[in-house]
Amino acid sequence: MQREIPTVYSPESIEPRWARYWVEEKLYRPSDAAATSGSRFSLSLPPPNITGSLHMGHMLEHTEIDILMRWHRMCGENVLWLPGMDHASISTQMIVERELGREALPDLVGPQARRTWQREGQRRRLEMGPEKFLDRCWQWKEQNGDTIRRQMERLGASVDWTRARFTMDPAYSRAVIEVFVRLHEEGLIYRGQYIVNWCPRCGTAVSDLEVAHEDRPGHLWYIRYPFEDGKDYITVATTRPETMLGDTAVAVNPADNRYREMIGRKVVLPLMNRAIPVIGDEFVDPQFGTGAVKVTPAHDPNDFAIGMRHDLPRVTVIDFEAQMTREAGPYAGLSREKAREAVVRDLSAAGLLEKTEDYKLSVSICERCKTIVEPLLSMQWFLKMQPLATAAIRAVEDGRIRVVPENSRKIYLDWMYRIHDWCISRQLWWGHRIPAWHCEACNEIVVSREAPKSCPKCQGSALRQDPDVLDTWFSSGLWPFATLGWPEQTEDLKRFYPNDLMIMGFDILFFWAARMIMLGLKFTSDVPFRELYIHALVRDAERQKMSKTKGNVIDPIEITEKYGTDAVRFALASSAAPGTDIAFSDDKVQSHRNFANKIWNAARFILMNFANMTDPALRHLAAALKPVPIVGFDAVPSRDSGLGARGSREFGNEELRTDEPRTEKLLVDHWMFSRLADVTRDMNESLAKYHFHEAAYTIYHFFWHEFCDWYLEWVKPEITRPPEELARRTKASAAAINLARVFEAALHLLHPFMPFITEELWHQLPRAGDQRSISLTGFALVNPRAADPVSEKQFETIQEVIVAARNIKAEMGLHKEKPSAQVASEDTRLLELFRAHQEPILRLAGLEAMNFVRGRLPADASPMPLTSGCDLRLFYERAIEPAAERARLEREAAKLKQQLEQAERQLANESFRSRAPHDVVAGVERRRAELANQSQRIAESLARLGGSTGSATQG
RNA sequence: GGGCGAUUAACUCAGCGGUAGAGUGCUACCUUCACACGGUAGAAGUCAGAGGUUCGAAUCCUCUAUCGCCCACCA
Repeated sequence: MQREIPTVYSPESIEPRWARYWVEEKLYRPSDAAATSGSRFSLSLPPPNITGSLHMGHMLEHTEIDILMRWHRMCGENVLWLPGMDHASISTQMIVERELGREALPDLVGPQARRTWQREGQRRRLEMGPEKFLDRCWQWKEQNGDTIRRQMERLGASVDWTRARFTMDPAYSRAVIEVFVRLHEEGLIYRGQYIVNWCPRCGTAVSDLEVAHEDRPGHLWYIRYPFEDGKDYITVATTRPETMLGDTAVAVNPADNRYREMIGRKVVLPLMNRAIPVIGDEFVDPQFGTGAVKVTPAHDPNDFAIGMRHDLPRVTVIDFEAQMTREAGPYAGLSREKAREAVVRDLSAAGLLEKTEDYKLSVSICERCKTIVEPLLSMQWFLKMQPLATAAIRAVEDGRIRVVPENSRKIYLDWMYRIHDWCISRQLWWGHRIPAWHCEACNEIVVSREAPKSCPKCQGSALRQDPDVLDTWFSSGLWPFATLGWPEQTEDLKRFYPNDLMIMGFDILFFWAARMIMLGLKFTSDVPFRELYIHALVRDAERQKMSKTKGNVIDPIEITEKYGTDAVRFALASSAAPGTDIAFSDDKVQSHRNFANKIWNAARFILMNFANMTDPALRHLAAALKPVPIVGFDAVPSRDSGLGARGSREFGNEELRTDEPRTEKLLVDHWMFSRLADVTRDMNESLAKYHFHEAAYTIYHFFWHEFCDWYLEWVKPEITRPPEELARRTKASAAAINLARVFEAALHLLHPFMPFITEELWHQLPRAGDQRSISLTGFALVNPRAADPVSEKQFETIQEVIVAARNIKAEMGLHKEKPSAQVASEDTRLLELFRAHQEPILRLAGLEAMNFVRGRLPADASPMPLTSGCDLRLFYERAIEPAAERARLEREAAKLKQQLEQAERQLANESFRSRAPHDVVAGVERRRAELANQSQRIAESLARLGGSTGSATQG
């Protein structure tokens, strides 16, 4: 009559079903404003880019967030986890271009294909024009956004889909424009011609953060610039000789005696035959190169600054395609690389190349396409950072925003102190258009929320909107408040802002966190989030970064389909120690798949026995198993006991169900409930510190090695009795009730980590409640303060006897055979404890019988002394090899001796006694006493064994 | 040029002042009516090296070595 449940857990048979269910039931919408007075917990998902599908980094991030969200929800808080996606301006534009290229040239293969598609796609984009191209981008967004959404659903993210946002939603875009206009009105946004990082391949300016640096071997060329009078020359050193074509000065340090006299004189720029001045500027380092530097204001940020100070002309010799301009004279039209070769060749021919040295230089490359970035003079929009950064620094310094781990906080602050203005315009099409209009008649620029009808200056009606779009991070910087309806003062904004927590990877700390903090403080007068947790990176088994080119990418969906979402989540969580990157591997997931299987089978065992409950004789038992209405998140009374930094409630803070019929508890139940309390408390503490690995390990160990290995085994005979017997025996029915409670509690503790299997099993428990999901039930099972150290100690004593007996058995070579045991102790209460639990001890240790001796064992016995103060001895019909017996005792004695000596050494040390804390000294004293006692008894045992032929056994 | 992290059992990693831990792997035994994706027992570590602080150091400090990361407008 047992229910059919497969022995091997197959996650694929339940996970997709629950994933759908959670979304369709809209389970994770926070309850209505009217219904809640208690605390809330809000977090906005870092919006994935619509450029691709989710990778393991996302899965780690979503898993960590989901664990915390489910946990807070089960603590009775009103939780909002708001999802969404980012339009990812430049990334998306590039991908859509590549798609266009792929369509045009479908037959290409190999590593070159990507680059060719990109080039072709870019050409086709320009050909088709903005309107058609943006249509393609929107199509891409629809498709990919949907993929990402399905993936998140499959991974069990408990987000509120009804509040999903996209950074280019109309309402969101209005917020972006609002922010731009206000910043402009305040003079924080300005437009100007400055040196920017220009990617010639992407055809746009990029910010400092989007530029990567790479050390590459290069050269330092020493070039002679002859003075006008032809009598002398000055030698400059450069790594970029082609830029000399745009030089407008040579600079030396005014304090440098070698050159002081030359300041004010003019040299002739070689190849160009242009006279340029020698100037003095503090910036020049006399130690470097020759101490004289060529100045190219149009192509180097430092030179630009020097040029500003000395009012030098700016000669642009390299254009936006990285080709030489007309200003480059004979070199016009050459690429920058070809121009370099030609310039070096010509200088050499002219005898002006003094020497060439090998030199390791740091090259700036475009983060996205790896093209060498060209510092170019260009008209762009900038955001002044200083005023915004000041507030953002203060918020972190005074703790209004807590950054975890501490290390990230320092890095954030360092960066903030040295912040530069932010170039926010991009020469791209996909993104938020800059709300500025240029008057074609008078060149006036109008920044406005709406397209102006006419030019306010000349009344002209020919106005053209600025073609540029905003850096994608400008809009994502508004994420925590723009998603809640800002600038309207919406109900959501009032209820869920500031967010309680933000979680992201280190790689976007500056890109995103810093900008959110600055813009949040600026526009809401409040921090965007109270805490910022920086998670680790997921690497492959060899600790390599996962990347497509290396081919070591693990796809979350693939591995999820192979082992189950729960297993992958648990594997990630159990490796997620703050500040440490995760080496992720199949093996790790496999071992947690095994854990899921263990849970499944424990449940299978329990549920098979609960199938009995349909028997009319057991109706009272079934009734007792039905949970009392579990406290849902709407109904939890507010409570001020603290969890973590902000005093939210604790998981499992409710009293043990007191309104149910009292059930008798065995020692094992007391032990189990006490452990449950310990575990609950430990998990609360770990999760409050973002120690996911600790919390995961705690519940893993509890479930497997305490609940399954000991508790379940211990109560097995009680709960597997036939119904009629179960009905008669109160002890058995109490065991069943207690087991059901512990199991349900364990499911709750596991749920944030393994939402699918726990949801499934929870629904299979006999129950009357109408709760729709375990995740919506408060945790009303265990009080973490209900620990019971006395019961724990007693149970541990019994465990010690059982383990020791198994150990001796194994060493005696007795496997299926059942020896008998003798336990001797002076402590009658100890013997009483064992006698009272004789049945499970014999069963779990695999013993035939047991007898108890008060005092010492007879002289011919050589027992095993245990820490709890008793001597254990096993005997079996055939003789035990005395040599083996002695070996074991001697080994034990040696170990004890070593430990004892250490304790004695410590206690003999006068300064230890006087300086160490009292409890530590007392602890060591206690330990020494125990060790001495045990050593003594072991010595006696050895003495009884006598010489090597001594017989210590009896039939 | 600055800054940071890592080095602990064969492998992957926890622990970060008070008796060295886990998972995987390994050895022996067990197909006992939840689970062999299992059970029981076990072997396995000068906690990179050298100094120092401390009653006490894997844990704190200094240096060294090896590996890795981030930031940086030194031509």
